Amino acid sequence: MSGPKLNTGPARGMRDFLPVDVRRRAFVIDVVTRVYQSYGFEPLETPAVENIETLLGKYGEEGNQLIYKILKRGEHESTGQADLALRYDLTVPLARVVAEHRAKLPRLFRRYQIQPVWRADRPARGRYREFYQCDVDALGSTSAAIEAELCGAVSQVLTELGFEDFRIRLNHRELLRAVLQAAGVPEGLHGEALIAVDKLDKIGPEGVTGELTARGVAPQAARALLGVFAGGEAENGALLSSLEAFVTGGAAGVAVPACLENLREILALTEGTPAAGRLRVDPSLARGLSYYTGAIFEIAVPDLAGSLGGGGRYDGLVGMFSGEQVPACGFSLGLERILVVMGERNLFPPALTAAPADVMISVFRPEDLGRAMQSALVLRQGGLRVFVYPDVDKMGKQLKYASGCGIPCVAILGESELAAGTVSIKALASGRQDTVALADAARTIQDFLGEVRG
RNA sequence: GUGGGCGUAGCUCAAUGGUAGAGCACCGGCCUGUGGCGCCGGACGUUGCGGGUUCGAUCCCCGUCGCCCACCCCA
Repeated sequence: MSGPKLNTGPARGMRDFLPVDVRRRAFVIDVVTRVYQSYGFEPLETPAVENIETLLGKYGEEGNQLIYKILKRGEHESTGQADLALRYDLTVPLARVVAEHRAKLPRLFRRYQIQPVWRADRPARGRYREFYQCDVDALGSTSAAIEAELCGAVSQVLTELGFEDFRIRLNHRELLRAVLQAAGVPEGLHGEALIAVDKLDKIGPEGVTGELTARGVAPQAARALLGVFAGGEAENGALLSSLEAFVTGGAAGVAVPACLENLREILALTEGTPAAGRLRVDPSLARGLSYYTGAIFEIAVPDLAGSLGGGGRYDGLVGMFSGEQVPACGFSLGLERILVVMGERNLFPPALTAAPADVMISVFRPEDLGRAMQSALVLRQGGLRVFVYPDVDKMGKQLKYASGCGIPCVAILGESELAAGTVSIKALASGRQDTVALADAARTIQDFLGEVRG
């Protein structure tokens, strides 16, 4: 038995899910699924592995580097070339599916998808290399009603899970472009400028100015940008008005940019959804994925540095596969981010840590095990979760085992019970014990369970 | 990728330049059909891995791997 000790931990950034973990995950997934379905979203699943060219070039430079690539197999492995990759998110595979199966899908396709994705990122708190995303996406419409319903659906999920303090940060890719342009930041420096501006709450206005000029932004443009982004806690309407003044140069009679109209409409429409009051226009929100074309979102809670989820409109992605432009918008919730915060805030129902079974059957002679299994069947047909103790240990040890795993009742099949066709039911918490006919045992156990659970 | 911290029994952690202990958990007994409490006893480690200094390293030094925190980024 003794050999070299192998590292028994999972690979870096990966996790084993023990029973208590799986129960918690299933609890959250159940809520997410139920809410998404209630908004008319249909289920979809796609393969873990995609052809590598499906994924490359969709996420921006950083995303490209974080894709897990799969080497060619067999004699081609030595070439070091990769032809497959693990999916990096659920959005690009969705776009591929829609491009492939367009004719079979409804014109206004709404789907949800809860599956793992893989990123070769550095693990941290709430960040793993394999993690689950809970995506909802709606294709085929450019209406702001889509954005509003998506915000409503994720808000309802979070509210039902017990979150009361989340905010949805809202911005728009076109607005971002217009602001940078109006500030005089050249197109090529937009990415650099956004990284700097994003640090505003950490390093302050002076720090951002320094960072901007260090990245090549002219001092005048840097000052102009700060004027926009340092707006503080302005209310959504006022913020949009000042942004409008900035991007139009304050000139009267200039047409209101479509992106601002779009944001105003989204804000108005969400007032009739569970997302009411949750949205905050945030001109500094950028988001890393390059496929976004319109509104972008990110969900924030105070006690988590990262986000609980994010999303946005990507009207060009399906067209990258099929050539046919199909407008689309989606939102993604990060399952493990939700679990981390729920764990810290004790938002899980206590019953989730419950025992593996309602009752454990005890016997004391090897020849009685067959009768124990028959009795278990009777109890299972009575709706109970039944665990048959497989060994013939002393009663004390068996009771201790049941007690230790939190199994609330023990059904004792000793010599006298077997002879009489009865079973003794003991409730461990109270110590109460009744001997009843096997046919009545399930009901007795249910009664005992009822007392324990109040 | 940058900076800092930590790797000792199944778990949580002590300790010392002279080859390691406690609590919990586990097993057995007190108690041969009744658990939790108590008492008694038992088993348990190549001190992450490799190398160096040393008469001798778990401790000091170097490397390596793994984990944690901060920055960065995101779900």
